[in-house]
Amino acid sequence: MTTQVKIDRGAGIAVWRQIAEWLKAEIAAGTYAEGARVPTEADIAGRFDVNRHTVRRAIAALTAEGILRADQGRGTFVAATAIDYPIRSRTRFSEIISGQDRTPSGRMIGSGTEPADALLSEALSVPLGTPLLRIETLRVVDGIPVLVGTSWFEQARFPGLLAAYAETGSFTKALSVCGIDDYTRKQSKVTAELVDQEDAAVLGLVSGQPVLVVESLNVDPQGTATQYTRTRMAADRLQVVIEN
Amino acid sequence: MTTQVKIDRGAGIAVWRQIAEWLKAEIAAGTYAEGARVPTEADIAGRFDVNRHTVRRAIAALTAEGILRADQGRGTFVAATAIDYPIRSRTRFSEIISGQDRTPSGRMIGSGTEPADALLSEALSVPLGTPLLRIETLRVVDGIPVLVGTSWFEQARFPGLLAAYAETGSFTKALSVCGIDDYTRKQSKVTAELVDQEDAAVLGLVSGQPVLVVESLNVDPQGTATQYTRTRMAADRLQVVIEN
DNA sequence: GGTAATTTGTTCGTATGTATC
DNA sequence: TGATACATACGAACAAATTAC
Repeated sequence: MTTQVKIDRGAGIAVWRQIAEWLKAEIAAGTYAEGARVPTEADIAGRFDVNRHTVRRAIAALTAEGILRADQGRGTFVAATAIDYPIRSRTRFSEIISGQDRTPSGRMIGSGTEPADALLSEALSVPLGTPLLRIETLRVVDGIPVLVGTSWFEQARFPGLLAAYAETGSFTKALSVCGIDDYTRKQSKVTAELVDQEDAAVLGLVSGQPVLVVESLNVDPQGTATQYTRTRMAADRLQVVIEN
Repeated sequence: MTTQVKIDRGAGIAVWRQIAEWLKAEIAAGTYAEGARVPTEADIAGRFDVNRHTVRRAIAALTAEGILRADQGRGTFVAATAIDYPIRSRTRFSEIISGQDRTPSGRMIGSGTEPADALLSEALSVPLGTPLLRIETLRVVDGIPVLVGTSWFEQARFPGLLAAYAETGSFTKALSVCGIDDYTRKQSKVTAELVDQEDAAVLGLVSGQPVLVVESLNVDPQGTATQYTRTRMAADRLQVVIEN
């Protein structure tokens, strides 16, 4: 059942808006799936017997809303919707993504050692200046980079962690090697920033785009702080979900 | 005890970085409190016998970190830290802010009626096109605007709501007038966007700044959806906190 | 209410140290 | 070793915004 739609001229609603609403409804109804190409501007213009400029205005409005994405020379596509990233006590990237029928992957893009500054020493409950292991990770969903994370660990407490993480690509497994069989997320703080140059390059964003910044603290079953992470997420590809 | 600090030239650490670290430590130690003015560029330059440019670079680094804020003609100040905005099952703006020894206030900045679109009809479990009451709110902390929210309610279900909200400035009280004695937050989705022109004007932000966008659904004690809200928060003034 | 002083912002130029090929 | 590029540091002058008198 395709809805029969006619353009209502002189009804107080601009023609471009009526076309935009129609397209939006079609997408919501599933006629055009995520990533699918919508009809060309000329097609739509012919279907409603309006000028192509009118259709362009409608598409521009939906593009501004983030519903469509127009690629010159290729066509107009239904924009990918942001992937839900629920934050709960047990938050595991790969489980979350797999659970949404997508393919997670990731790799280490850097590591190093640095002394704990004021923020990190308080979060991890270690003295100021304690040597910390820093691991930088890139997480990818269906081949598209979605977030970069920087994690800090007390170096002396986890001797084999870096090697284990480099090999497995999983904090869960790497911590298990170090004798931490489980961990939970104690607190997360979410804020928004403009992407910096380095993250923009890694995530394939242009500068000036917003990123969601999540700073989180993980604790072991005894309640001892083990891992502090600062995650930068491409805001148009991931959204944080809080369930109550 | 003021730490005796000397600049170490040729030690592999840039002078500007040493000055930045010193300033950061002073702030962490409480020498300069939140909102307080730090010494002028000229003062610091004289104290360490370096060029003013070198001090400016240090200050620029801390500004980028969000630790300092420089106002032309006034001075350089320790930046206000973002207010925590914990999202729990029972989330009430005024209680949250009062609990942090700050003064909340707010006012209605607009209202209207509109038919439910696809998103709203699903969220509020009403048929497409159902008339919805829309209320726009500005929330202020200590005199500084921090967020704007747009809330939607099923109009037929809450006849006196708009008048009651306009009078009390509180959804809790207004809903109580309509027979809803309590409500809880079922789900929140957090993403980041660039502020639009309208919100920028209301929040006193310049365009291009990021905002945290929280879309949340409130339900009554029976579990029926009552209120859908889209909140835009100034990212440098509020941060969402998730406790597990 | 006008003016001077104060403070940050901007733009020149110059010199030096450091990393890379 | 040389050539090159880049970051660091200093100096002088002026513009713009704010505050104090």
